[in-house]
Amino acid sequence: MKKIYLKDIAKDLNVSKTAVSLVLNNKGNENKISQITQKKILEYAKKHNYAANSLARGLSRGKSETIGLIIPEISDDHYAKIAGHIERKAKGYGYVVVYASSNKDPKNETKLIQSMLNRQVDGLILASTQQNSEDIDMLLENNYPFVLVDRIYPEKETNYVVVDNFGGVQKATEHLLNLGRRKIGFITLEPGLEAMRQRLLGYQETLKQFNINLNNDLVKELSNEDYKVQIKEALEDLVSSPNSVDSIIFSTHYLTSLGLRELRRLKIEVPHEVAIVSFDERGAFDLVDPPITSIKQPGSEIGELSVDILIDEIQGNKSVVDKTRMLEPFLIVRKSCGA
Amino acid sequence: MKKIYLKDIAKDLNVSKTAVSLVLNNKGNENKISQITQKKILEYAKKHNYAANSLARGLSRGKSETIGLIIPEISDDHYAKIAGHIERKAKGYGYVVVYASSNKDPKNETKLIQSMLNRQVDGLILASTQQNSEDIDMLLENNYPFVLVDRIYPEKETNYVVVDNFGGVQKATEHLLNLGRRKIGFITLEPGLEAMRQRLLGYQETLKQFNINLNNDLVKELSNEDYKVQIKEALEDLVSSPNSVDSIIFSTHYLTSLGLRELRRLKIEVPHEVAIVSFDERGAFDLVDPPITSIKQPGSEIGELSVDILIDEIQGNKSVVDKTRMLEPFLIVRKSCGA
DNA sequence: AATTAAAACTAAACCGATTTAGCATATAAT
DNA sequence: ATTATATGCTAAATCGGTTTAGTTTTAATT
Repeated sequence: MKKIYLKDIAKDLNVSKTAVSLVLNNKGNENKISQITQKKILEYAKKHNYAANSLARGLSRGKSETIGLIIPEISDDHYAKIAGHIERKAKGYGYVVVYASSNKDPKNETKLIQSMLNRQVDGLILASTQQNSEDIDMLLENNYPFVLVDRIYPEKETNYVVVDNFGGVQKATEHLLNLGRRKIGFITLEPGLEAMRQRLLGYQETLKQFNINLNNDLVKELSNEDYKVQIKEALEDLVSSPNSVDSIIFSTHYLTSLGLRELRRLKIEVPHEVAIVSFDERGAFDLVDPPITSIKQPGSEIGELSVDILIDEIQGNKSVVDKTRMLEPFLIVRKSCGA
Repeated sequence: MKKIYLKDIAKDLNVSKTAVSLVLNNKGNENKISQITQKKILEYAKKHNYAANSLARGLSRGKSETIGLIIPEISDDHYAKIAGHIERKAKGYGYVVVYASSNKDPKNETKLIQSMLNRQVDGLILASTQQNSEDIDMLLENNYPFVLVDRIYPEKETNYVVVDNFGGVQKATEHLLNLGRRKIGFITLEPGLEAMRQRLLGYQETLKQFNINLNNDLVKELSNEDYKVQIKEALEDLVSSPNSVDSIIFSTHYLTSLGLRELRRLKIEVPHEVAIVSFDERGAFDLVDPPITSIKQPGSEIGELSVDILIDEIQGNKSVVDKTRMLEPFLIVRKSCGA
């Protein structure tokens, strides 16, 4: 069970380290190592369970076969799902993934990016806080392989995989409108993220298309830090006059959960008095009372595509043509919207 | 923005690489590098944003400041939560974490452990499939730092952090019994995991304590591969005569979700006809209809303790005394048990 | 037999750090 | 003045691989 090194193999077989290295990296043929020697080396390596020290290999090759994943929070359903698909896909390419949570703090993000770079990850998948222009610029300048996931810096040319947030909310809004709801509230987070901007826009534009006057009192933008508290006030305000909404769209799954709890506390009947739709789905939303109509994001596609793009970028294959992808989320109709 | 290396600093400041390395690793004083030189080096490094290549450092020091996390599936609520706490805690110690999902397959697990070892992770946190005695033995023999999380190999002496599965189910069972339920079904997974064994035992022993005859027909052990299908049959069997249970304990959160869906399809009223309790909690269980009484596991403690233990093990501090911990889960009473 | 080409292999540099062992120089002690 | 001790620093080995630029051996060609 003692660890075995390249030089051990070389010594024991009376060949050079070079030969062993070449053969074990499948470069035996192109370097004219005889079949006999190759076989000898391969068998010995297998028998002794040799595996290269990947720090050494990485140092010498200048790559680590590792990709870095920076997300707001791994324990969030949405990112956990994506992380799962990323890992699975990455493993298929022979990469492992290092993850780190930024907790939505740009300073953390900067640190994490630095840390990942020092650790020589070959590329990054970032659900950026979107307040780190400088980091992104730095990555771009250095031609560092990376993909934004769930995020976009509209003014920059980067690879990204996002969902159509505008279109998603549009579907939700249209759905409510078609069900006859006219006073639709919108609870979201402050527009630090382009995703949030798009969701709000989707709501507003759809209302306009239906010739409904926008009423800013129906839109509640909560702060990232304090949304758990603010949502209470926001809801109280929405459900009582003069607003008295007949429906609410929540722009994230956790706002939906919090909101529903609050609506119950306020004894508001869902969907009878207020219909609700959630942007983004959570595991048990079909079991909730009432089952929650949601815009579901294609988590597996998001994860897998981002890895495909990143690996292509790292290996310079240029086989993935389109490195800016917008995926369509879809509406899952359940009871909470009153359908 | 060009990368800067140790030798660059050395050259530019006219000192040796040794001096630079020592100073930057806070070993300047003990190696009698003059304050002047130290200051010079530190300032230069800071100014040029130097950070060591951690592959090189790792290779030379024989450690990577990385810990490996192997779990069944990162996108599972339970493990995602633990993973979050592990990462946060590890970051505090200066470690990053590499995760990989075994999908409950021992062969995968073996491969992943190997891969992690080759990548020179300094230690492992394993939610093992528990069918890998050999891997565990190998780790033990090599004195490799690792902690089992949520798992235990009863016959082996390892570090571990688990919850009291027996006690948890005991609480659930007692609760149902105290509410007057007498025909309690138990839906669980095949006993590959000690956790599952303990949960079943907790159920059985509690019934015994209450002088209730055990009826094996009320216990459904589903296979890890096919539980999604099997649970349907299991439930149909439990709710119809001759069994006609008045309550069911589900031994994992996803069995609970699946089970509840099935109970609805069967038009069984919960908790009126059948009360249910879930071992393990899921994000929206309080919102479900009916809100689900659950045994909640202390995810943050599990994650944090396992890191504390692992780091202690890696660094050989011997400051964490007890490296085998059993944490108490607690009952959250909601409507689904009929309370 | 001499030359050339191809086949098989290897020494040594390199990746970017850490660390051991030891060399000057300055200061203090005899 | 000589020796011992401290101070300040560095050359070179090392970690475990990869890779470049050869070298040696064998076979083929003239």
